[in-house]
Amino acid sequence: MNVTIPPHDPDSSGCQRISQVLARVGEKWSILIIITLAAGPRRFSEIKRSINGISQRMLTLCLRGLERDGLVKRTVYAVMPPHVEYELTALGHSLTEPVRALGAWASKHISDIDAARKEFDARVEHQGQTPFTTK
Amino acid sequence: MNVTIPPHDPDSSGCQRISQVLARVGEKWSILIIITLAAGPRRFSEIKRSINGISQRMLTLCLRGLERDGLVKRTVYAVMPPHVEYELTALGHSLTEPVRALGAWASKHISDIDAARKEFDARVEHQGQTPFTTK
DNA sequence: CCGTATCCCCTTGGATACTG
DNA sequence: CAGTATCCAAGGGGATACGG
Repeated sequence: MNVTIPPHDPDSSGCQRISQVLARVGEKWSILIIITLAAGPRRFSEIKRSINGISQRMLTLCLRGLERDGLVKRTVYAVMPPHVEYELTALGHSLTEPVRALGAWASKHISDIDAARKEFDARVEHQGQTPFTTK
Repeated sequence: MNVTIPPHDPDSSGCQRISQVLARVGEKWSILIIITLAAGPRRFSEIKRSINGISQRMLTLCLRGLERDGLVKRTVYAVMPPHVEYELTALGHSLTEPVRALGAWASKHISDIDAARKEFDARVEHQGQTPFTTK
């Protein structure tokens, strides 16, 4: 059964732009931030606390990037002390669907991947056995 | 202090591993390689030619990574000159589904993102200050 | 043809200290 | 609290040359 083969042109401008989007999505923290905000609006330090290991700098940069792309909305309340809330825009929420699909795939196959890595590493260790799969 | 995040916990081990998978997917060239191979097996130089701008080094590295994760299968034909073919494994093919979902999302919303970027940049420049990174 | 090895730049990203 | 600014280490990634 042949799956529908979509326009395959990694070289075209279309795929290049998609690649840019994926670069943002693939950025180390972006996905985690989006997932966090998917549950509702959060303050800066709430996000920081909920994502283990992220530095202040990277949180700022990632949020700026997401805001720039129209995925996150930043709201400043002019009070003292400052109160800033971040929330997903409609666009940001729409991203959570394919992201969840990817997350579901990852959850489902993470064990396969781990097994493949172990096998690969073991095979490499035995460098005598060339992976020749002569047909 | 800690608001419960019931459905998704970015801090949990599960999401951490998913993040690893996404890191691979988000790597600059991986997606393009997978998309290329989704159309069928390809030789090394065929992949290189079909992806504009990729260096030999990065193609090798990415293919190794994908092979290690069990997403791509490498077959060497012991002939002269060497003939090596790469193809997606079943696991690799299953990845194309969520990836396509993401790609579809990107295609659909790329204009929104571009518009948001323009607006954001204009807003920033209007304030007379470069906040940080204007990539 | 299919890589591996080397050099090197440049970005990413952490740690820290400092403002409003 | 919510950032900015600065320094610095690690590694991603290009260019090139060479081996099988």
